[in-house]
Amino acid sequence: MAGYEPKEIEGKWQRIWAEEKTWEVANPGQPGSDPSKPKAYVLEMLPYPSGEPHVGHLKCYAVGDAIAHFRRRHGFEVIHPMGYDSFGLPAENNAIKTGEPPRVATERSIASFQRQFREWGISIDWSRELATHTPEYYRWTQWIFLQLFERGLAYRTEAPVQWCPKDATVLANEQVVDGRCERCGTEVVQRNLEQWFFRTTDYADRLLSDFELLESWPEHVITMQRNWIGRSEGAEVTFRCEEVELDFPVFTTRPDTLFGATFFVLAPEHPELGRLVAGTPAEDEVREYVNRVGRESAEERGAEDREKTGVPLGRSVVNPVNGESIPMFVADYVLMEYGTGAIMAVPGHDSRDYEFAQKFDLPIVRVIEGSDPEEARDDVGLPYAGDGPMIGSGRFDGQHNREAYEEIVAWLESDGRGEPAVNYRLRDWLVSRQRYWGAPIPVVYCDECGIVPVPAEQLPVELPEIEDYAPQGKSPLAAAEDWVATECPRCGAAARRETDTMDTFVDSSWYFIRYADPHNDEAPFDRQIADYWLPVNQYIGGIEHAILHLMYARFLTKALADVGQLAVQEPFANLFAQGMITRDGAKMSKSKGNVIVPDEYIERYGADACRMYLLFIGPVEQDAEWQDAGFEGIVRFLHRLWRVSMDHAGDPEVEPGDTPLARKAHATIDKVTDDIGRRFSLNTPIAAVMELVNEISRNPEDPAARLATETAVSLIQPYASHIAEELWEHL
RNA sequence: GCCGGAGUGGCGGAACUGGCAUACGCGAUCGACUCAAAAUCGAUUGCCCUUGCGGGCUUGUGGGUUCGAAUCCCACCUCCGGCACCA
Repeated sequence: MAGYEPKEIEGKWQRIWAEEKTWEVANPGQPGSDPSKPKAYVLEMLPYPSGEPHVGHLKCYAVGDAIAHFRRRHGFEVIHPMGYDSFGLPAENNAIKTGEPPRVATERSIASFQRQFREWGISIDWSRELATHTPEYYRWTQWIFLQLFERGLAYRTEAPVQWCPKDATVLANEQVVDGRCERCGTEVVQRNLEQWFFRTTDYADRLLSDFELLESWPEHVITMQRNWIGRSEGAEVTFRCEEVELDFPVFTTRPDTLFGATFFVLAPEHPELGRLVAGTPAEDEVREYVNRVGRESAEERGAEDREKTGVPLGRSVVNPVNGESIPMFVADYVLMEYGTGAIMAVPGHDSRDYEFAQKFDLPIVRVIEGSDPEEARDDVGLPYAGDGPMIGSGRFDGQHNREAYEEIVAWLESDGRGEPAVNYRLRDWLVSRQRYWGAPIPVVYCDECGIVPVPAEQLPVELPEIEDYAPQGKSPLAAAEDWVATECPRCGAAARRETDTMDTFVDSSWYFIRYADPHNDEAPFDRQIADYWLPVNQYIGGIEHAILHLMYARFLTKALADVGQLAVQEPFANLFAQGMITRDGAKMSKSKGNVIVPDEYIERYGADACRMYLLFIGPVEQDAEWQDAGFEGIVRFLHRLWRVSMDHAGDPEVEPGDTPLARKAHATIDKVTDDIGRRFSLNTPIAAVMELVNEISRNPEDPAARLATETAVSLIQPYASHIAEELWEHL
C-alpha cells in the first residue's frame, strides 16, 4: 500500500467536498433541512482581506473547523460560514499610493483567501459567503443605519473629535491608543466637527448586565469591556457662583467628602469659562493657558508624572453642604469628556487634588479619620482614600463615611442641590469617516428639510467611482460632484448627499446575522431564520478585538432586538480568544524576516499537518512559538497513523472483546469528547489520540487493534479531516 | 494606582471535582536496520546521592487546612495583559 501523500489526498477530498457541497446547510423549512437535529453556529471572525492570509488566520480557522467537525459528529446541524470585512483603510491607502482602485486590490486579496481556505480544507458553507463592500451587503448596512436614525440612536452633532492628521480622518475613541492613531501611529489632535454618532451610551448598563447572559467568555475579555464602559456610581452636586449667577454641577463618587472640598476646578474646554473671566484681571492669563493646553496632544496631557498646572479664575463657588466660598481654577487635569467637565476638589482625600493644593498652597482638610488613631487628627497619611468616621462634617461627625454617603445625597436631593448619578467612561460611538472606501451614510442635506434619510427603496446609495482617493480634510467623495448633487427625497428640491462613509466596524457588527439569510434582497435577514441560527454558539477570533468589535457587535445586536428585528440580546454565547503565533520569541513581521507563510508549509507537508500542529502546540488561547522541530512531530504522527491504519485495514471485523486496547480506545473517546465538548481544550485530545496510536503500534496482535485504529481515525477527523476521510475509505 | 490572568523537567505543555505529578510532543543518549546516511523501529530520559541494590528531594517562596494539596486558605515574590489625571 502506498505511503501517506498529503498533497494527493487533500486535493482529492477538497474536490469531493466542493462537488458534493458537503458543508452546506439549508435554512429551516427548506429542502435538506433536518429539523430533528439541534443547531450549532460555529463562527470565526471574518478576515480583513488585505494581502495574503497568514499563519494567524490559519490557526483561527483551524480552531473553528475542529469545533465545527466535532459538533457535526455529535449530531448537530452546523452552520459554518465565511465572508470578508472588505471595506477599510489599508485598501484605500494603497489606492492613494498606487492609484489602483481599492475594489481591485480588495478583490484580488479575497480571491487569495478563497483559494487558501479551500486548500486548508476548512469546512465552509460557501453558499452563504458574503463581502461587506458589495452593494448587496452594504445596502443593508445603510438600512440598519436608517433604522437607528429613525429611533434617535444615530444622530449628528458637532463635537470635539479625535483627528488623525496623516489619515485625515476622524477616529473613534477606541481607535486612539496612547494618543496615537491605532492604524498609522500618528499623534492624534482634537478638532470640532459635525459627526455622526451611534448612541452606545444608552446601552451602557445593558452592555454590563448582559454579561450574565453569556455562557462562556474569557474572564479578561469581560474585564476589559467592563473597564472600558467604566461605570461609576455617585452623585451630581450643584455648586453656585453668585458673582455670575451660574450653577456648576459636578459629578463625584465621594459625596461623603463634600465637607472637605476646598476649591473648585473647571476643564480648559469648559463652555462657561469665557463668561467667568470676561473683563476680569484673570482673563488674559486664562486665555493663554487654555490656548497652550489646546495645542498639546492627548498624550502629552495624559502623561503619567506630569506636574499639575492651572490658573485661578478670581471667582468662587459656594459649597452647598456648608455654605463656604471656595476659589475656582482652570486646570488641565480635569477632563471635559468625563462627568460635567468640572470638579469639586477634595485634597484631603484625593491624590490629584492633593497635588494641586500643594502646588498652589491651598487648604487641605481632613474629613474622614483614618483607622490609625495616631494619624487621625493631623495631616499624616493624606490624601486618605480609605473609610472611617467623619470629622469636620457638621451633623455627620462621628458617623461612618459609608453610611453618611447615602444621607448626604438624600439631604442634597431634598433641597434640590444634588441627586444620585451614574457616569460612564464609555462615549457614544463615532461612526462617520471622511474616507472613500466604506458604506456611504444614506442621508441627504436639503436647505428646506434639513437632514433627510434616503428612503429604504432607494438603497443602496452606491459608492461612485472616483479618480483621486487622497483625503483633503473632507471625504474624497465630495469631489464626485455628480454623485453629491441630488434631490431631496422629501421636497424634491436640489440637495446634497452626505459624503462621509461609515466606520467599517459597523459593517462587521451585523455580518453574523446576514449569514443566516445571505441572499435576502427584501430585508437584511428574515427574522425567523435569524432567530433560528442565532446566537453564535462558538465565536473565535483574536484578542485584539476584545473591546472594539465585540462591544460594537453586542451593541448593534441589542439595538436590532429593540427595533424588533431579532430575538437574541447577545450575539456570541461562547467566545474563544486565540493567542498569537510567534517565532524566535517575537511577533511575525516582514521586517524581522520571521514570517511563516502557510502556503509553503502546506505545499510540502499538507494542510492536515499544519492545522494539527497549530492546535497541538499549546492551549488555543495562549500565544505559542512556532518551531519547525515541533512541527515535524506532527508530520511523524500522521505518517504513523497512516501506517498503523494500513497495517490493520485488512483485519477481520470481529467483536474484539474486552482487551487492553479496546479499553484504551473507549477511554480515549471519553477523554476527547470531554476535552473538546466540555472544556474546549483542543490540544489534549490530539495527545490522547497520539497515545492511542502508540499503543496500537506497540500491541499489533491485540484483537482490538482494528477497532482502536478506527477509533483513532475517527477521533482525529476534526483536526485532520483529509487523512481521516481517506483512511476511513480503506478501513 | 485599579482590574484580570499566569508561575509545573533542558523546551512547549498535561494532570477535569483535593487522590499514582511530569500525559503527548520536542530535544538528548544508547541500540536495531544500512556499505553509509536519511527515514523508520526499540530502550532510556524530573533533580540529587549511589558502581549497584536502593535512598532522598521536587509544581515561584513561606506558612496553614487535610489521611492526602500543582489543585483549597493566608502572606509574599515574579511575569504577562488591560485600563488609567475618569473626580
